[in-house]
Amino acid sequence: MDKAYNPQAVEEAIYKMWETGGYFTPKLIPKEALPAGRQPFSILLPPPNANADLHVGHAMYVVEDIMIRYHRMKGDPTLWMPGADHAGFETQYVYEKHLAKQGKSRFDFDRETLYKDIWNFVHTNRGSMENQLRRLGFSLDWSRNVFTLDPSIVETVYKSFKQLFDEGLVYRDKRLVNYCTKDGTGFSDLEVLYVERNDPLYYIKYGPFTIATARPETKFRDTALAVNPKDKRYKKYIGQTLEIMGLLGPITMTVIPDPHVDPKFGTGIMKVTPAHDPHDFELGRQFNLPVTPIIDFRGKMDFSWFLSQKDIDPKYRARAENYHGKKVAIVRPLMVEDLKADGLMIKIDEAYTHRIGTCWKCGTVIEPLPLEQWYVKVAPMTKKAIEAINKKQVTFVPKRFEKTAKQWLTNFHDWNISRQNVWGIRIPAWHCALCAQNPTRFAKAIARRANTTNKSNAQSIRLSGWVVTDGEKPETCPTCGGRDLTQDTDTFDTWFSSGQWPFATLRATRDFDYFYPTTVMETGYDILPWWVCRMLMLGIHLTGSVPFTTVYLHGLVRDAQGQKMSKSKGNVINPLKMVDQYGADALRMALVFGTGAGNDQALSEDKIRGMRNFANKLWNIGRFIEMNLQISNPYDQITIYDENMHKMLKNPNDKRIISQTNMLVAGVTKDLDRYRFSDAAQKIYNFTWHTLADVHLEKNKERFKEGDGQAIAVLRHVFLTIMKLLHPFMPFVTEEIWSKLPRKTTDPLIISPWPGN
RNA sequence: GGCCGAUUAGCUCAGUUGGUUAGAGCGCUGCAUUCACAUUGCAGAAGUCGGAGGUUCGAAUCCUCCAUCGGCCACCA
Repeated sequence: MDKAYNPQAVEEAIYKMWETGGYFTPKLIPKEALPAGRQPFSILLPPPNANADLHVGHAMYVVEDIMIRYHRMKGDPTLWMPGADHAGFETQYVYEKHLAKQGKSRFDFDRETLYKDIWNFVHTNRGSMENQLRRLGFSLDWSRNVFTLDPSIVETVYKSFKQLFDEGLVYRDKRLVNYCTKDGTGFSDLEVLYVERNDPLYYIKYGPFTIATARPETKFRDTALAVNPKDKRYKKYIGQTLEIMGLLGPITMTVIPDPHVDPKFGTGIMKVTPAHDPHDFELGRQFNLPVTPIIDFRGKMDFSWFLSQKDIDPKYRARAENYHGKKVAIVRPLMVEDLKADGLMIKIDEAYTHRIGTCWKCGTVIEPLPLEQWYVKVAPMTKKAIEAINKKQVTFVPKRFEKTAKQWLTNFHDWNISRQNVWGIRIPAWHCALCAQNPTRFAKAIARRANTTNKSNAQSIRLSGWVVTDGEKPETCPTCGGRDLTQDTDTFDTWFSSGQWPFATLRATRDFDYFYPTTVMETGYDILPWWVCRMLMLGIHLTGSVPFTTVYLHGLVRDAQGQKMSKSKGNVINPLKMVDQYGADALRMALVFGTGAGNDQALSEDKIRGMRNFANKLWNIGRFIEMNLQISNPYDQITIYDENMHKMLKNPNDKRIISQTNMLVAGVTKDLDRYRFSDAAQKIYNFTWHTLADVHLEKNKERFKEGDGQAIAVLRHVFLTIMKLLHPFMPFVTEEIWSKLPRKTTDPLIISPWPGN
């Protein structure tokens, strides 16, 4: 054995040995044939983006590898399934940047070409992410590798959508969507990132009133004024229709009551713009106000409704033309000047701060815009998910996230699953041109079928000519027989498909019966609402059972000072670079050691170096044993420790270390069963270094040198036991040392039985 | 405004059924180098466990209040 452990020299070969040896693939012994106490154990790797390199956060999946390797050694049929995510919008975003570098944009291509190009782009890059997972030593069953766009996955997603549609849990509605005008797509509520911002609050004269607004540009399409019904100042105006002078001439609008209006804010009067504010939109539905947009999907002001009118005052025409087609941010100051010129600007409060929705990806201000989209009615599903949590069908580690999850599930609004992206699973819904063109005919069809049809048809009729299938294009419209059917151009929110990941993947690999529900879902707490809650609600609803029985959440990996890692700060730790430099085991151990579940952690290179030193310490204990075995006789029976030897031990040092080892085994096993990985790691570390090496080994050196067979046998037994306990944490160095020391079996460490059974 | 977390040695953090002199990693100080390992060993310094009350035979741990710092959520136009 070399003087120092050199991970670079051995890790690749060891991983290859594991992988080609088939050790990652579980043996599906029938459950009734399993030994007592053994049961299937499974984890699905949260699929990383197929197109991107791993970041250090992904290395936290080491927690999963620890559980997987532990259960594999215990003899449970153990599955860790790898996967890759097409990451719809995110990948398209990256690809568009890639196109921009070539001076192109996505609009230079037709849909099919663009999809194919992105497909190729992703598949060129995909292998690197998977190899990085191998570099980290993750014992994933690559024979079951799945991709979110695999036909079998897509098939399940189609079927689920159809089922939800048939059950009336999917519907189409035109309402305000969180729209990014730069990226050209809508988002669900979860994807809007709210940021604190300082904007002027404008006080504008509105007929007899003054209103305060941060968005003066929408005033052209105000359709009402709202006041609190309890506000004595304005109570008398409720129900009145007023003519109000605006920048483009007079507008008439009604004063409506709204208990949400805060009399203390601004002047206590709120202008209502149903087309551009979610709350106003709701008021619009309540009071039958028209939805009249003035901002288009590119974020530009659209005055065509005004300019198309006849006999417009030239002054107003000039104004409208000046604003028309310009971005909101440009028009706002122009308007402010015009308001001042007309004497309508009362005052401007520059110190106004509020929270504004931005695109989580590009930072553009999100515009609420009226758009027809597919929605999932979540209430029936979230209710079941909450019940499952209450009944402890699923438990959380740490426990506090149970409350968080329930809060999320309670507060979910209906979920917009339509995205205006190309890269994704296209929604299997077709629109009938005939039904759309001929509402009368459509209405007759409704009347004719109203009493006789099944639920499914009734639903499709309600959706004015939309036909949903489980993937195939329908030949004719079931309502009117029309043949002019066009598929929705939108794709699913990736979370809609990944929310079905547990049963979609296990069906794809035909493991559903054996491994569903999976045992543990391990991921970062930051995607609890996006992913974990969605999997719970969709999984329970669509399969009748929770998709996993334990949720373990880890925290974010931050830099040495606890700062969030970011490219701009330059404090990003590249996990692969750390693996190159210190070995995968060092990085793995550093991420687990001293880290509480669900808590963010500060990771420093010093810490990784410290764990590299620990690997070297192990190596040298191994080396010491190997050298002493050569002095005595490595194949002498007495050097093979067995349980019966315990009774024969004469030397108190040997007795003590054996007893300490047994306590260690018990402690580590208990910690692992309780998901206390840090505790287990620290126990092994301290025992190895400070009990075994510093004390036992030093005190008994003379005995080893003299070739005391019993002393050496005990030492080796203790050390090999440590190798087993530590293998889930530091698989490479333990496997390598294991291979260097003579032992009873030729099996690799990865499948050697867990001690203490 | 609501919810959740954090506050323990210079730094980063463990400390889950409340129990003897409070722990780790890194850093620091002194000594040691043909001995498995300097990616080392030995010795050591260093904490009134954020503050104030309370419960208890006993509190870093449970309760109340306060302070500071974070995170997440919410339709203040």
